[in-house]
Amino acid sequence: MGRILPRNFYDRETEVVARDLLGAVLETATPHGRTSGMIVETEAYIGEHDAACHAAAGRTQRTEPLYGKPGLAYVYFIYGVHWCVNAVTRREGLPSAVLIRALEPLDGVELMRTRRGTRARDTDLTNGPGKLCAALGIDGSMNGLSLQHRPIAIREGESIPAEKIETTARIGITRAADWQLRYLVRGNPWVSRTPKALRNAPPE
DNA sequence: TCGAAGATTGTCT
DNA sequence: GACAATCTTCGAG
Repeated sequence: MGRILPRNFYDRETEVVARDLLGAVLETATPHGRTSGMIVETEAYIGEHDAACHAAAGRTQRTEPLYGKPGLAYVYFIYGVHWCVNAVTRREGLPSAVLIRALEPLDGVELMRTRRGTRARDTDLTNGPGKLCAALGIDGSMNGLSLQHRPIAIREGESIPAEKIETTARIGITRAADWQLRYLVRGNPWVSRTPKALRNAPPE
């Protein structure tokens, strides 16, 4: 098992952290057991000037973790149904975070299947932010926790070569939708499917 | 295989 | 009261 990523890993530009998190291993340990997966897709959300970032609404009770120290977990509830997990970063004074969008399952696949429902196919277990939270048992109780120890942590994993990393526009947002801040491992079967809306995204 | 629409609740205007 | 960093189901092609 790789070492747990140190706090200063997160204390860099958010885009760099988002790219470097590809290949790292997210793991959770609850009374039900241990589950882990390799991160294959991320998105960067950068400060109050980023209209798609929750911090654009300013410092509120909800966004409080974004203003905390790098290396914290920011977990929020969306659409009345799903949880999504972020790693808080720091780009000099900006409330920023990296959304974990997809994982390739490693340990505890059976437990993931139990939590997700037995009908889910292997590749449907963790290929989306809401899905991976369900599979790993992540919910609001983990909001604001450190990513350096149980019940939730991120470890050093594979190093992904630059030519395998693809950059696209972010998904599922309406504001600043053309910013190229989504990072994914090209060709990995667990990456969430790209909506058609991305087709007219400007290359730069 | 693809596109459209509903679910459901916390948060902010 | 509107809307959201999503997922699932359902119907058409």
